[in-house]
Amino acid sequence: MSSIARAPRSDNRLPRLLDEAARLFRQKGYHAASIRDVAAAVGMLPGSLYYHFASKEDLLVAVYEEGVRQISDAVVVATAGQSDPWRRLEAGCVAHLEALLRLNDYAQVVIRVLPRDVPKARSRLTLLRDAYERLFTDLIAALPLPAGVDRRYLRLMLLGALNWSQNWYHEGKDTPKTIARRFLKLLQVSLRGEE
Amino acid sequence: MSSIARAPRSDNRLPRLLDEAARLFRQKGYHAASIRDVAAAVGMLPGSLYYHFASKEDLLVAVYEEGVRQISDAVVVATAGQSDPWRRLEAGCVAHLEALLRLNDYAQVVIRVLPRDVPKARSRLTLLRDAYERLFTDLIAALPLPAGVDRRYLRLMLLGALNWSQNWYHEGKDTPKTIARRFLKLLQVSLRGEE
DNA sequence: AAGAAAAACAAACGACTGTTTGTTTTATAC
DNA sequence: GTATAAAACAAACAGTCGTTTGTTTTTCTT
Repeated sequence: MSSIARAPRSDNRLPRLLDEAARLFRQKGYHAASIRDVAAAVGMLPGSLYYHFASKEDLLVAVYEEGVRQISDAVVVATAGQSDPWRRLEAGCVAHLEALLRLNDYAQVVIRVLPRDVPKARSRLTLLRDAYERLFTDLIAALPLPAGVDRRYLRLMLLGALNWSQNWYHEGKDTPKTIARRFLKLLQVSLRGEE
Repeated sequence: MSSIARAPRSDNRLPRLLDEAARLFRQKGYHAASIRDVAAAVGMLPGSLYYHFASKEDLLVAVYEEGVRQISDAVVVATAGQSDPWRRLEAGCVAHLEALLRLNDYAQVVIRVLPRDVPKARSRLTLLRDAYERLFTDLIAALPLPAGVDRRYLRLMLLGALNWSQNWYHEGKDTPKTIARRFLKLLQVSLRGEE
């Protein structure tokens, strides 16, 4: 008895479904990308999608989960190559930004679709974001900093500046790597005092 | 002849219409707030709204325009009271953040509704945003800074960090004033070097 | 080859969307 | 007081939305 479950079929279209959902959520935003858009992109009927996901919100959460996984991996891999705390943070920021601005639909959805815009999934999305940000909490915790520096605000400022770049970045100008380094430089030097 | 036009009536509901639109766009976002929501909040029928605006996008643009006007005024007034460049920038950031996080539906819409989410109005919204940001370009241009500091990136970093705060701020904890000051402090001191 | 589960189809449901049209009310100006 | 323009009503249009239901096809397992 029992073993009613069976392995997924080899022609499973779920991966492509997620890919197209990520692409469309990134391109149009959550509300503007419809179930019908996603289904058409995969080449299936709108209703068929509900075999894989119970609701549109659940589909978004699945994309989010994959996005957090991918961007986390990118940051972990990038920082693993460095030992100096500042260089580790730099590598993490560069990886974060490259995923965010260029190469990753899933990661871009994580930053572009704001939890408050999807009330029914808000708490789940926020949890996923927070889990990711903890990587940066750790990177910043390892920094040798002058006494009195609030590490929480350092994280909020740095990640806020990086994430907001989705709103002004245009391919072709400065690279993500350059941007991340410029931001970090602004924090490292003192802007006050010497003219 | 000619003078076919006449002054608006004194019981004009257009101001309230804009107020409710701002409130709902801020609360639910652009896509989730429907024409019917706005009309119901004002106490008129959905179709009546089209006497005042040709489209939903036009309504958003009107709210945006008022938002930029109000937040610009707040920043101008706040900075006018200061003469030292750094204090002027600080006052501007505090005013920006207070409008953004607490007291102004219109201003919150300007930051919360992203131009890329409303393709048909995108260029107009971006123009309005850019006009506002120029205030900060000026404030930063007046700063005495070490040679080699990129003022454009300073603006992008600072405004990015401030704007993103809409995503993590919760009433009751730190005040907007505190947040703005902490961010500026992080830029003013050197985080590298002295332990 | 036969049975079972996975996956998709086909077709609709009801609700909601932004918007248009023709008409009516209402304040204002002469 | 009467013409006029401002403003809103009333009612619908055509389309889209997320979703459900019942059925069929397809692959895997034995």
